[in-house]
This record gives sequence, structure tokens and C-alpha cells, in this order.
Amino acid sequence: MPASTVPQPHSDHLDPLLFGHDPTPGIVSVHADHLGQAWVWRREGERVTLEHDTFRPWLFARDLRDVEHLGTRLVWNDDVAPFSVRSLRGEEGTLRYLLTASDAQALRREVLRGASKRKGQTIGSLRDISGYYSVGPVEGYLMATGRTYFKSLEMQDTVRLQFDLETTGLNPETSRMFMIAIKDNRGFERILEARKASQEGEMIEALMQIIRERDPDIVENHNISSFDLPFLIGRAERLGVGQRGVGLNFSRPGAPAGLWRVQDGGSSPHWACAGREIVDTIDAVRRMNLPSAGLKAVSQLFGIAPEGRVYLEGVKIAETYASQPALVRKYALQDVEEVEALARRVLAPSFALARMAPRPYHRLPYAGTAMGMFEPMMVRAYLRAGMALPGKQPPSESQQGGSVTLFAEGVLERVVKADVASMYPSLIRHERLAPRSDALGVFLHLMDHLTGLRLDHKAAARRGDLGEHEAMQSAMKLVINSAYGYMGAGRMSVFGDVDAANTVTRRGRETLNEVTGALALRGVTLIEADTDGVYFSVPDGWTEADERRVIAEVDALLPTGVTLEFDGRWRAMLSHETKNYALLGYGGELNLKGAAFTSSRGEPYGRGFLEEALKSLLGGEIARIPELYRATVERLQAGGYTNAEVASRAKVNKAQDAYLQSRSTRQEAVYEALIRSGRTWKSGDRFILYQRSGAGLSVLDDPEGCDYDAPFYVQQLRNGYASRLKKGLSAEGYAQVFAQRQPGLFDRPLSEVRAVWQSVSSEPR
DNA sequence: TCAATCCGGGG
DNA sequence: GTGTACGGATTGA
Repeated sequence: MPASTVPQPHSDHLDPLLFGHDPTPGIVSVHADHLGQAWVWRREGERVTLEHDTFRPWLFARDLRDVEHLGTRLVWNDDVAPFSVRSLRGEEGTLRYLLTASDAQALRREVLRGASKRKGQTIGSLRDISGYYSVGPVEGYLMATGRTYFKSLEMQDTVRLQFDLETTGLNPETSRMFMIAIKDNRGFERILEARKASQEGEMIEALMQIIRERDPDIVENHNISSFDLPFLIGRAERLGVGQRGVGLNFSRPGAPAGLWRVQDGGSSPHWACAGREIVDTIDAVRRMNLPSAGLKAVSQLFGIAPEGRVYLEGVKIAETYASQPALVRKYALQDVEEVEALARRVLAPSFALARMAPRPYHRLPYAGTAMGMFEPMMVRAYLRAGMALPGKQPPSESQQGGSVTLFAEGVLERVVKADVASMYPSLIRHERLAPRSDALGVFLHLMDHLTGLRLDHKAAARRGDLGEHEAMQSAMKLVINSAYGYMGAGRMSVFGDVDAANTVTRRGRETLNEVTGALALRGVTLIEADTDGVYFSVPDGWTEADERRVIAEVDALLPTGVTLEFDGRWRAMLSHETKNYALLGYGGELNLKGAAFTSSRGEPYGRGFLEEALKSLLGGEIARIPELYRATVERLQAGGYTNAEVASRAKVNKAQDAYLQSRSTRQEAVYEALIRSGRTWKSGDRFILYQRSGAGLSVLDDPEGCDYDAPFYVQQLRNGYASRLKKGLSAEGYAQVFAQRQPGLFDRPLSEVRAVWQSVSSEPR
């Protein structure tokens, strides 16, 4: 293990509001319970030690009426009594009492008992009443102590283990595991196999044994929370593997054993155990809004797919294993190798955030940045300062958003994009816009220090030593960018202030108006402005230097701390409607934005046509489009496409009986097609569907055949694809380009059809 | 137009 | 029960 080369700020210099006030280094996991016991695992080199700690569970309250019934059992300013209270600095109406207890569950029960009596109905959760703020035990411990994970540790200092299941299917009720690939970042690699079904239980035991021996701090995989763990647990239950009453024990010794589900409500499940952090690379990847969040796709995108990567289709893996086991072993091992590399890259920001936010690492990849990180840091500061949390927010007007204005539609050339760098954070910092309720000024303190530190890390990353610095700066960016959303979250957030958030957006709109106004005065044609950026077209003959000069001129007019930046240039743009456009780069690359151009289930034939047609339209070769269109129509009619090329994919998430139940109230085309095709299905099945001649929407049985409904697809080509070019042509030009017949003698020559644009008079929305 | 709901991804 | 609300696209009132 290479020694840490990243100069981290010395512990003494860590800002306490940002990193918590306790500099304890090396924490890799924390478990805590409602009785105020905490288990803290700390790593020093290759050694991990477990420390027991205690803390006093706490709860902010607006008043004491719900605990009045405790009488003398509630003691003032005492830290050992079963129930106690201390008052915090703050006015009436704020959460100015800190209730503490030796047993958090007992305290909660008593509060709920009092509240139920007061309200005359059973209150089952503190969430159902106002006037309280509480968190879970681990968060409570971290906030109270000022500790955070990973201080003075880098990701590679921790022991990270990856495991990946290979199974005969997706459902543990009907499928089984036949292979588990395991590796860690200390050089361990292992393939476990269960050729026979009878060996599956032993294979699970072997996995658990390896986890105990390799003793990782962190367990990683791609989609581990929705696939590998539920599947593993499902199989262990069926096979009777695992400890009685505990199930599979992922926890480290010396603390409660087990593996449990966290966060049941609605969203996808996540998992925790004591002493190790279970993290899912898919959570981090989803946050990046890539076209696909799949492991293989993302690995290729990031260039981390190993040399000679084996690709196997999911459904074929089990059958391939029967004939070529070595190939599947290689495949499975490459999976965990890829996950390890991916985790290093995409989980680094969460790892860095764990040093700041009073939350366990495993929560951060899927926690919202505002409620999940910003708020806990603010509450920690108030708890530390003995300050009351704000009470109910005053009613305020509804929240206003950024402005989106379409100035021009159609085809424009020489397109430039300029944007205001980090507009909302800049306005917040330079105009000191903060929640009124933040008496301690923590909000702006965090914004200032995060921004300052981020610039340091960015500079360090640019100097060449990437890795940690890049992770740090992008982690900080996440938190900085969540600040505005946090203020605007209204009643949801303790420090929410819709009026302050509205001031930010209003100043944003004013800034954008200043930018568009100043640009227009400099002779450019505005196309679209959206929140913090603007597309415009520059006059013929302008060079890139001219483009940058005009942006610099406008930038100079803006207030200090607010910067307009050059963000890109393109040969031409088809502006379709707000947030829907196509860009053609100077290198010929096409970039599509918005649902109008990137409809998720676009059929291959139509997608191909649209891309070619757009390239011709934007590249000044309109005369090629009629040819392309007619050729596509003729090919459709002549059966020149296969069924597969006109088909689209569909996934069903309702089980068959579930659909049959809801069918009378709501029919859904895909399920109706399955019923018509005489198919049975279960939840999660995927089908490829197409319009079959004379049969309507049908399941694709014969991909190479061509019994598709040609008139339907010709119609769709016209209405669903060709129509996307409408704004770029005159009505006459459009009719001519997409004529159903060959041009006649008296038609105007196609070479005279020009791309057009027109300005749009629309009110800013 | 807006808010409920669906969905990803895994073999 | 080791927190609450993941976020973008789609759908339907």
C-alpha cells in the first residue's frame, strides 16, 4: 500500500462546522443503538480496532407539553437520568428544548404517548407531528460527538471487498446461484462454484467464511442492494443457511450480528450491518445521469473495461457455464474487477463527503445532497452550540423557478453557448442570501468554506495529483449545488426558507436577463435561455475569438462574483422547443437534447432516419433529405427492414395476475398485446414488441421476418420522426422535402429549399 | 399543467 | 427501525 501522498489539511485545521468538531482519525464504521451504545471501528494501517463508546440519545422539541405526563421522571440538566431536558438558546416557537434519555425508544414512546393524548388520536411516528427533530442512532452519535468517517484515510487505505453472483435467473424463488466471484483491494481473488444444486449452501458458507477472513471495511458491487443481497438472502433462507434468528451475518464480531434492510419506505432497499459499509456503485452511477447505468456500459464509457473483456448476455450465462465454464469464470472475475475500478472512481465523492457529513458512508451514495448532507451538517452545528432549531416556517408565497425563454426556433448557424458559472451558489455567497432562521450563520459559513476549499482541491487536482483532490472537489460541488434546493425545500427542511430561495431565483432571472440583453446589444441572435445559460447565434464571419470576446464583454458588466463563461460552440442548431434541440458540431457530431429527439423507445429504423436527416438539415444538405425519406418509406413498404428493426423493447413490471386485476380499470397496451399473443409473463420480464400486419401490437417472435404493419410504420416515420424537422423548414419547404411522390416538372427545385428560423415572441416562463 | 407513478439494474 | 424523500421520464386527472 503506497503511503498517503495527498496533503490533507492537518486535523487541527479542519473547519469544525464542515468536518465536525472531533478530529478522531481512521473511523471506518460506526454502529449505535437506542440505548446510547456505540461501536466504532478504526483503522490504522492494516489493523482495525473496535472501541465501545456511549452517548446520550437526543431529540429537539418545541415545547414540553407532550412529556408533561412524565412529571418528576423528567429531570432538568441531567445526563444520566432516564429522561432529561435542557433548554437551548432560542425564542418561543423554535425547537428550544433538547430532550435526552438513556433509552431513545422509551423517550420516543413517551413523546408519542403524550402527543396521542393531546391530539386525541394515536400518533405512531414523530414524523406525523410538528415540533420535533430527531435522527437515527448512528446519525445521533455522529452529530453529538462531531465525529465523521475516514478522517486521514484515503479510499485505498480501507479494505474493500467485491463479490458478484452468477445465477440461473433473476428470481431467487425459481433460480439458483452457481458461481460467486470475489476479490478485494489487497490482492485477493477467488471463484466459488456450485456445479450441482446441492453445493449451493456450501458455497454461501464459503462466501461468509471469506468475508470473515478478509475482514473488509467496505463491501461493494453494482446493484448489490437490489440484486445480489436479496438473491443471496433469498437462497440462504430457502436452503436454511445462516445463523438462527440472524440470517447471514455480515457484521464484524463484537457487535450485534446480522445483515438488515434499511430505508423501507418506497424507495429501493439498502442494507447495513455492524462494522462494515455496504455500498452500491449503481447509486453513484445513477446520480451521473448517463445514458445507461449498467456496469458494462459505464465501464466502457469510463475506459475501465479490462483488456479482452468477456461479454455474455444475461440469459445465456447459465447455459454458457455448462459448456464453457472457464469462460464464465473469466467473465465473473472481470465483473468484480470492473466493479472495484468503478467504485474507486464513482464512490470517491461519497467517500470524501463522509469525512464531512455526520452520516455513515453507506448512506451517502444514495442520500439526497440537500436533506441528506447539508441539513445534518447544519443541525450538528446547532446541537454543538446549544442553539434551538427553527420552528415552523412562516407561510410564504409559492416557489418560483428559473426562467426558460425560447427566442428563436428553426435552424441557426454558428451557435455558441455561454453560462453563468455556478449561478445560484455565486448569488447566494455574493449577495449573502441565507435562510432567515439560521441565527448562527452556518449556511453561509458552509458555503464560503466549501467554495474556498473546493477551489484549493481543484487547483491541486489540476496540478496533476488527481485522485483524492478530484473526489474532494466534486464532493464539495455536490453539497454547494444542493444549498439552493435545500432552502427551497420548504416545510421539508428545518432551515428551509422559500422567500430566500425565491430571492435567489429572482436574482438568477435578473442576471440571465442582463446577459441576454447585453448579448443582444452586441449583434448576436438569441436562441434559448434556460436558468443559467444561453444559446445564441453569431453573425457570419465571426471567429471563435470574437465569440469569446463578446462573452468577456458581457461578463464584465455582471456583479463581482458572478461570472459568464464560454461553454461551447457548434456549426448549427435546430431549435425545436424549449429544452428540445439538435446540435451539429464542427467535427460533424450530432447532439440531441430533449424528449422530442431522444424518445426512449425509439425504433432503430426511425432513429437512424432522424439522425441522418438532422445531419443533412444542419449541414446544409437539405437536398439529400427527400431521397433519404423516400428510400426509407420504400424500404418499409417493400419489407426491406426486419421486424427487429421496427420493434421496440418493453419491460413488464406487473405480474400477470396483478394486471388481470387492474385490467378492468386501466388497460395497458403492452399487457393487452401479451394477452393477445397468448403469452404468460411474470414481473420483470422483457419483451420486444412490434406492430404486426393485421394483428396490432404483438410480441416479436421472428426478428428476421418482415410481417410488420408497413402502413403503420410509414405513418409513424412521418408523424413521429420527419415532423421533428418542421421548425427548420418553411411550410412549403417541408411539404416539398417530405412529398410522397417524385418531384414533378413544375415543382421548385429542391436545391432552392433553405433551412429557416424565426424569432419567437414568448413570455419568459 | 401538474402531481402521482413508474422505473432503473441485476442473471 | 441503525431515518424521513433517489431522480428523471412518463402518465393520467
